[in-house]
Amino acid sequence: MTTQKKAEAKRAYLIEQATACLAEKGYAHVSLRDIAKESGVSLGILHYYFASKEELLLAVISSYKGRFMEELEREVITAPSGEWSAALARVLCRSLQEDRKLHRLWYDLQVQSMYVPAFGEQVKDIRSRLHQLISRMLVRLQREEQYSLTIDEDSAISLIYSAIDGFLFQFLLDELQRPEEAIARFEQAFAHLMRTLFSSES
Amino acid sequence: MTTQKKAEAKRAYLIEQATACLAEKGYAHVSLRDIAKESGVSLGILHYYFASKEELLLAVISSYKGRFMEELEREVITAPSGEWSAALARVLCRSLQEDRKLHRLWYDLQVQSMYVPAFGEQVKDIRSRLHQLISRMLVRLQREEQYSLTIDEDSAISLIYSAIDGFLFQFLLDELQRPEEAIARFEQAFAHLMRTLFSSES
DNA sequence: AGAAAAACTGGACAGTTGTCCAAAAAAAGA
DNA sequence: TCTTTTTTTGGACAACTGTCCAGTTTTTCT
Repeated sequence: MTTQKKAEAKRAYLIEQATACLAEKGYAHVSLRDIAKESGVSLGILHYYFASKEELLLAVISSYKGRFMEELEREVITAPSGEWSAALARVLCRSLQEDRKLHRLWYDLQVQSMYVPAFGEQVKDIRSRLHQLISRMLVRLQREEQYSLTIDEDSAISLIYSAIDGFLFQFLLDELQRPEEAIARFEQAFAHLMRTLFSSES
Repeated sequence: MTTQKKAEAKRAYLIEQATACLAEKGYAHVSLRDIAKESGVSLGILHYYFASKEELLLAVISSYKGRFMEELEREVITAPSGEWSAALARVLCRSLQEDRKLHRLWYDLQVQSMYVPAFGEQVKDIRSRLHQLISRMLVRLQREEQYSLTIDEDSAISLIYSAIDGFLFQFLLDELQRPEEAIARFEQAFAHLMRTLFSSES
């Protein structure tokens, strides 16, 4: 393994640990010392691999984008026609159970991006990639199921995105207060959301 | 003015200033010294009126609830039948323009409530009050316009809430990157959202 | 007026934060 | 092997944080 590869691997490892720390304690309450301790390295190392705390956090966002988006795109794009929304529901349910804290972190970082301009770019990238995903689904829907829009495509995409994203956010908030059967409620309600979104448009 | 009234007024003033500070810099980046300076008082005063930083922040959330909810309830509940969603759109548009940073703060605090249990209660209160508002609108809709639900009321409320709230959140994020005509886009898209929500259910 | 209570000040305090660096340790190349 | 480069350490540093309090000022009440 070349020395550069090794450095990149360590960088990736640190990003991973930082992500875990961040997901656990949130942007406002995490420190470089937390991350260093969690990673089992000294504080100085973090500044050796990342110029500043901000750069480390940017790397965290960027890496998160890669991981989650790839799964989402793979599952949803390759789903058989008609199984489309079911596939989406399945992926989201699994992800909400296993990576609940990562989703929470995603909303945390989105909010922070409204205060810290440097985060804005990264967050924008992820959001536009999600928009593209919805766009591709819409195109398929129109082609394979004679689905037609009553408004321009951009508005439709924004609408669908808002609804789904808002739904995830409310789920996370709800789960804190009523953890019992939260996933089951989500599954049922999400199905209805999809029906609402994709029947009135036809 | 009795001494107690005066104390309450000062308390209210400090809460107001703290809210402004918080709205400007965000939960993660605001300090008691910021708030004291902004309020034109010394640091010690904050501890005289509020036992801790947490108590001050709780008071901020609680006060926010009062202000925004009252306007929302007044405008929407008293709107003439049929003008219902238009009234809601009007209130939201105005509020998004004038109190943009307050709305941003609301999402910040919601996210923080997922990390800081003490905030959970306050946030839950506001959310359930918003749910009640939607519930009342639905009841009116069913009575005055023979509107009927295809699912149980709780699910419908959650769905509507998620959609509207998600929509506001996306608007705030969008506005950062594309400030031009953001309000106009919001107005149009919101109208369509309401149509989507309240026609497929009939 | 004087006494009691409330409001307010400025700074001390211990702890934490991000940043930085001289020097040691480890790895790589000669 | 010895030299050079890369990696790692542990701690110093100044700035900032929430908390607290001994006094001072202001207000209120008798």
